[in-house]
Amino acid sequence: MTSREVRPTGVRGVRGIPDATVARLPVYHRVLCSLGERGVATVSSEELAASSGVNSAKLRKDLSHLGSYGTRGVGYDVSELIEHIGRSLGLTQDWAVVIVGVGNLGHALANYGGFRTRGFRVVALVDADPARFGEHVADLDIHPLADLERLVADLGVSIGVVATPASAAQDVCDRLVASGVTSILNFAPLVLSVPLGVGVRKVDLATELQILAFHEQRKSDLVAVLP
Amino acid sequence: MTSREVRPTGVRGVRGIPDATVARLPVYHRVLCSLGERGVATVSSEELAASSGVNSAKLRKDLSHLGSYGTRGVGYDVSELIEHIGRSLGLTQDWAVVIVGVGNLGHALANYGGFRTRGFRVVALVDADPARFGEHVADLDIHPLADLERLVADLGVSIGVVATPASAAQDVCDRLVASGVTSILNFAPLVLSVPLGVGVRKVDLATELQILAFHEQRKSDLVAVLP
DNA sequence: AAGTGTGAATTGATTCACAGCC
DNA sequence: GGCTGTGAATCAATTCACACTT
Repeated sequence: MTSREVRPTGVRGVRGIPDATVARLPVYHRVLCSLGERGVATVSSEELAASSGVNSAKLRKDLSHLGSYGTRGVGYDVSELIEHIGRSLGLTQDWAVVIVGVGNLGHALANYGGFRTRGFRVVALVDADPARFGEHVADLDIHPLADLERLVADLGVSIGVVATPASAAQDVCDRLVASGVTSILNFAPLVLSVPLGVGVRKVDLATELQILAFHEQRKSDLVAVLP
Repeated sequence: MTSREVRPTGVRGVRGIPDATVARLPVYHRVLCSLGERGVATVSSEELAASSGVNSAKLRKDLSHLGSYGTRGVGYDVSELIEHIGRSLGLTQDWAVVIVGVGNLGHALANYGGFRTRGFRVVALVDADPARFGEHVADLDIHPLADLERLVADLGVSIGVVATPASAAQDVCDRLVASGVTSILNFAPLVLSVPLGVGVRKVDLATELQILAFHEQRKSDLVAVLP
């Protein structure tokens, strides 16, 4: 799963939104945007919940943490709710992102359109392989690893994406942190250690498949046990 | 986060391993493998926990769900534990995987080495774009979408990876399910609906960044509030 | 009549703390 | 003496169910 263990025990920040809720807000936001594009003006908790893959009680409880933005008997105003969730998530700002490691995955990330439309701007690509310097990916040059600190400072990077092999990841992470980056998205298959106050999330493709395989296996076990 | 809502309420399968534990087992497994490669023969819960990014009480509780494989006063035998966790996760079998959608991301997934070494074998690539048929990626031909059902049946596919644009994802998912696939890893940014009994996990890159951004924002809020 | 917002109840996960074993 | 395994205690998340609003 994705790494948490980041917050000093039990503190529930200024705005007091539980972790589990924060993790679902982006989903609601996306569903709402797509409703908005289709011209839908209001939506009930039942409908929004169904499209988001949760039950309506959970949705209402989640939204209640942001404040009271629905109308009883009617539902939620789509664009108003997009606005509120977007603000809570910090989507109004634009976040500068650096991607370190431009292999297959880094390449895919650099080209991924979903970032740009959501307030994230990939401002630099960095790779250790000298053969790739100057190469052009997604309208960006690939810079040598040695430039990392300068790029972070000059471009005001606040989020670093680690898409290197496992062997390089901790070093890259340390350098990102030393340059002042305090949020890291890690695709390398190891647990990064970072000082307190730095946020890390991990996306691990093999892990996801293993979790699926576990449940898949459990299904066959069950069948094997039946009369 | 990743989609759950998959299990009929509260049922904790035959072997009774909690979800939260299952999600961490792959991490322990990976750390153990890397210890094993470095020749380490035994490890304490404290050490293993530290490398896995959890505390030792959680690790011991997690492992206790698999049975009692440690030695008091000593620790865990690395290779024995690898074996037991591997078996619990179904890593001893080999799982045939089809990847649908060979864009940047599908490409990266097809080439991702982490799968092969962990019991997953990518056996087919499928894409809707006729321009790509016959193209060769990671030692595999790209097949037309029309072949999907046949490929699943012929190659004994049990896990489908959806790496298509959102617009195509639900259709692809329906066809995977109709062909008998019961585990799906979804990279498309929407919630797939599937019949009961089909497992879905979602990896959403933009969502991960948004969660990071939320916490990042909260940090600045805090600073702004100080005297 | 329809549907939100929320206390109270429940279920699940984490942490504590220590008895038991090597 | 050191370290596992686990009940008991705590903390977090989910669900229930209904008062309240439009």
